[in-house]
Amino acid sequence: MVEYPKLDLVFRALGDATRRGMLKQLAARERTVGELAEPYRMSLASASKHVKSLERAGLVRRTVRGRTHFVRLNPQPLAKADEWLRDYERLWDIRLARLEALLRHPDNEGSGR
Amino acid sequence: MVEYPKLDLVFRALGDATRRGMLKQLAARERTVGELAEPYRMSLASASKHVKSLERAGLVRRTVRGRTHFVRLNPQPLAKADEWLRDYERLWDIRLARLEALLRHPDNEGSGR
DNA sequence: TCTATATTCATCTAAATGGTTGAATATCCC
DNA sequence: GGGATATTCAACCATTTAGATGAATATAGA
Repeated sequence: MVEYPKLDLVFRALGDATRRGMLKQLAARERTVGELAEPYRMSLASASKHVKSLERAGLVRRTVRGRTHFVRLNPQPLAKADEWLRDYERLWDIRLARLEALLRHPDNEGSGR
Repeated sequence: MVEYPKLDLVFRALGDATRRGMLKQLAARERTVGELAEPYRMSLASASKHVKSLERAGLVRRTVRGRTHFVRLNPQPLAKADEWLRDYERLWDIRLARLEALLRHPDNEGSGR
């Protein structure tokens, strides 16, 4: 149950539908910034900022070829985020299991608040 | 691959170490707002706001007994977040599997940039 | 009833976020 | 070189966020 360094950036990056949409696009294949921006009713500059915040979170990598910037997914930080969530799932499972036991045998469980 | 309604709120709530810390506390057992606030060098009012944002995201539930507010974890939205991440993992696996295949048999894969 | 306790509410401030527009940069191609 | 294309940069604005403080609310308990 470690605290990961860039988890703030990763989760905040995921907290926006535009950026999640971009990740969805990138899940299929590499895209240019222009392609990523295309589905959204917003200026290219704004979309470009979203890409940058995905990049800062480490969720995507960029390769510049000529005037075109190619963006591809970097799954590692998302795996970290998932790992964090999984840690908690484990704890909830324990909690739920204990609750279940309590419901089945109400007598042999101590205290509680 | 659905888009979930409150995913924005959930991910943004997770994007803050204080709130993640509170969830960590709550993973063990129910806590009062005061207990949740205690570990942090910040006013109770500020901590209370963090609790509220966890509540708005649906990540915790609150029960008021007398003057004390008891807060407990609500795992469902976190499960949703995890589900979202898992969808992507699936896609990355496919992507990685294809890349692997490509590396093994460079000839029989079309196009790709 | 009076006082202490638990918590929120209201207001304020500073910084971050998400968007805009217009200019700058770099590349491609005729 | 010069125009079109791809993208970022800079400045600006509105909204949200994270914090603080002081007052308000409600309950507990002597």
